[in-house]
Amino acid sequence: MSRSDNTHIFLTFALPFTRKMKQKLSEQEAIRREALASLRELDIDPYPAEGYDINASSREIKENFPSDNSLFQDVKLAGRIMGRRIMGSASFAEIQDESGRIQLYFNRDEICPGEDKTMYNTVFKRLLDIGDIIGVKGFVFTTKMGEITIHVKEFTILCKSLRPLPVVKEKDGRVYDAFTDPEQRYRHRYLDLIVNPEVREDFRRRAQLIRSMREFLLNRNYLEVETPVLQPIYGGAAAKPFKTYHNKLETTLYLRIANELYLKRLIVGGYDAVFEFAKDFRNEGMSRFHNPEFTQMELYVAYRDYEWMMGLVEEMIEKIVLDLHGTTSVKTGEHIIDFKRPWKRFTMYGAIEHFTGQDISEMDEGEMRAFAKREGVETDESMGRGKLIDEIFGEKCEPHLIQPTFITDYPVEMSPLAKKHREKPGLVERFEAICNGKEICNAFSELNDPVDQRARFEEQLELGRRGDPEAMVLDEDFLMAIETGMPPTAGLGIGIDRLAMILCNKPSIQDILFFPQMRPEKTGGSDEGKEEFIRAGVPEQWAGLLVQAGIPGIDALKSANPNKVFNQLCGLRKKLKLDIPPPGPEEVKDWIKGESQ
RNA sequence: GACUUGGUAGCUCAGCUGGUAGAGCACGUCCCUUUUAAGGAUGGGGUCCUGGGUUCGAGUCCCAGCCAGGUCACCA
Repeated sequence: MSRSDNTHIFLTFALPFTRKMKQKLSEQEAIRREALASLRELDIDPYPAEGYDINASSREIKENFPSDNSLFQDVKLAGRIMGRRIMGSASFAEIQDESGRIQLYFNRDEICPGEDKTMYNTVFKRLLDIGDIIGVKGFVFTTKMGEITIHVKEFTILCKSLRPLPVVKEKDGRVYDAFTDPEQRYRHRYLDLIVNPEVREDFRRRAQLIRSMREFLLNRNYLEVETPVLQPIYGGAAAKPFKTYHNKLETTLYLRIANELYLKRLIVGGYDAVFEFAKDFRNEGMSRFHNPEFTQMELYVAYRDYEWMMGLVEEMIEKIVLDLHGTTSVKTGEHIIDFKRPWKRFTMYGAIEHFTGQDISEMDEGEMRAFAKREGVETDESMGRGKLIDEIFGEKCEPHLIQPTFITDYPVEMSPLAKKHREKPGLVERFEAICNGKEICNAFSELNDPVDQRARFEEQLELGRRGDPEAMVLDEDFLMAIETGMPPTAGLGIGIDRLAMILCNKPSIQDILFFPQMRPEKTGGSDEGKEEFIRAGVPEQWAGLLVQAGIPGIDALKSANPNKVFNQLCGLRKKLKLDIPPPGPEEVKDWIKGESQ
C-alpha cells in the first residue's frame, strides 16, 4: 500500500492529535503525520524521553579530522536533517547541529546487518523527512568527492517534525531560495534560525556584547542589581508607559520606562556603584529603531561626574568592540566606524556651530526660532529655547555624526534629572554618545540637590497639565531619598539594542531582537469566538461563518455594523456554496443587539 | 500617521492588453550502490491576503480593509 493510499486510515488515527488544528493539513503535513503513525506502528517512539549523549560536534569534526584521520572513529552526534539524497541501498543526508552541518552516509546493509531491512528501507527512506531530528553513531571518513562524512552504523529518531521546512540551498557561497520574507522570519524566528545560520551567529554576537559589558563592570566590582519592572509611579525618562493592574492591591501599575529612580535610591542606600541590564517598555510608535520593549544598561557610580563617565564609556565600548571583532573598527552599512579612544567631543552649541557655521549660544528664544526657520528646521510656538536647541541639533547635527562622538552640555529644560552645569547657566552636565547618526548612550552628573530636583519635577508637572503626555510624574518617595542625601553621582544609560545593531551591522532593530513585536495576525478564527456566538444565540451554522468573516468574538460583533455583517454572511454563503437559507437582516440585527437570547 | 512597494503551492518566485493558475526546490510513486544547490522518469499539491464593485468572464482593472517591508514624520 502506498503512503498516499492509506491517507484516510491515517486521518482517523491522527484525529486526536489534530483537535486544536484550525486549518486543514497540507498534503506534505498529512504525509508526515502518516509517517508518524507508521513509526508508532513499528514500535518506534518518535519522541523518546531519554537523552542522547553526543561526543562530538560537526564543527569539531570538520576542524580536526583533516589533520588526523584516526580521530572520530566512534562518534555520536545529533541534529536536524537538512537534506537527503537517496539512491538504492546507499544514501547521503546532511544534519545540522548547533555548530553547523555535516554529511551522513547510510548504507542499507550496515544499518540493517540481518535479514530485516526495515530500518533502512522503511524508517530511513520513507518515514524520515527533512526537519526531523536524529542521533547517529558511526565513524568519520572522507568521500571520493572529498567531503568529510559520517559513516552511520546506527541512528535513532529523536523527534519527528510535522511541518515542512523552507529548504535553502547553497553552493560555492551562493544561496538559492533563501528564506528571506521578513514577516515570516520574525513571526517564526525558529525557522529563521534553523535555515539561516548567519542569524544564529548575529544573536550569539549580541549575547557576547552583553557578556563583555557585564564582565567589564563586574571586574570593577560594580554591583549588578535588579529593580522593579512593575512600578506604581513610572519615571526616569520622558515616555508614555504601558499600564496594567494588580488585582489584589487594587492598584494601577506601570511597566517601567526606565529604572533610573530606583538605582539612585540604591546609591542613596550606600552602594557606590550599581548597574542593571533592564528591559524597559515604552508605549510609542515603532520603527526600525524602536521596539516597544528594549534593553538598556543603566549604571550609577558615586563620587564621579559626567566627565569621568565619558572616559568609562569610551573604555568600555572599545573593549566590547575588541572582544567582538578583534579590532576597534566595525563595518556598519556604508560606514566603517572606529571606536578607538579617545572619541571626538563637541558641546551641543559647538556641534551646531560646526555643522551650521552659526554660534547660537547667545541667542534668545526669538532669535533662535528665526535661525531654526532659516535652517529649515520645523518649529512651533510651544517650543522653548531648550527644545529649539534640541530640534536644531537633531536636524542639523545628529545624522552627520557617524564616528562615535560625545555631545555635552544640554539645555536644562530637556533634562530634569541632571545636575546644573558647574559653569554654564541654562545647561546641565549631560552627554550623549552619538554613533552612526543615532544616540547610543545618555549620561549625566546626577542631580542630587533635593530642592532643585523638586523644582524640576514641578516644572514637569506643569508640562503635564499643559498636555504633554510624556511629562514626568512627581515621585515623592524618590524625592525623600534625595532629601536623605545622595552623594555626587555619575549615571549612564546605554541602549543595548542600538549598540547591537551597529556591532552586528543590522539596519533594523528587528534583526537583533529574537522576537520583535509584530501586529497579531488575524487568524482564520478561533473556536472560542464561535462558542461565544452560540452562547449569544447565534445559530451554529452562522457562528462559524461570523468567525470566518473576520469577527473574532462577541465584543466585535456588538460593535459591528449589522448591514455589513449581513452582507458578509450572504457573501460567504454564496462563496462557499452553502446549502442553507440566508439569514434575515432582522435576524442579524437581533444577534448584535443580543435580543435573541 | 503620510507616502510607497509587496502579499500567488511548504519555500523562492513568474503570470503580458482581463480568457481553463505556472516554474524551480520540497513532497508522493518507480528506477538507480558515493552525491556536491539540482541522478532519471512520473505524479500530486492553490481561500491567487480579505470583502465589495466593474465585466459574459478578475490572480490581473476599480474601491475599502488587513498584514508586512521601505522612506518620512512622531518619538529617544
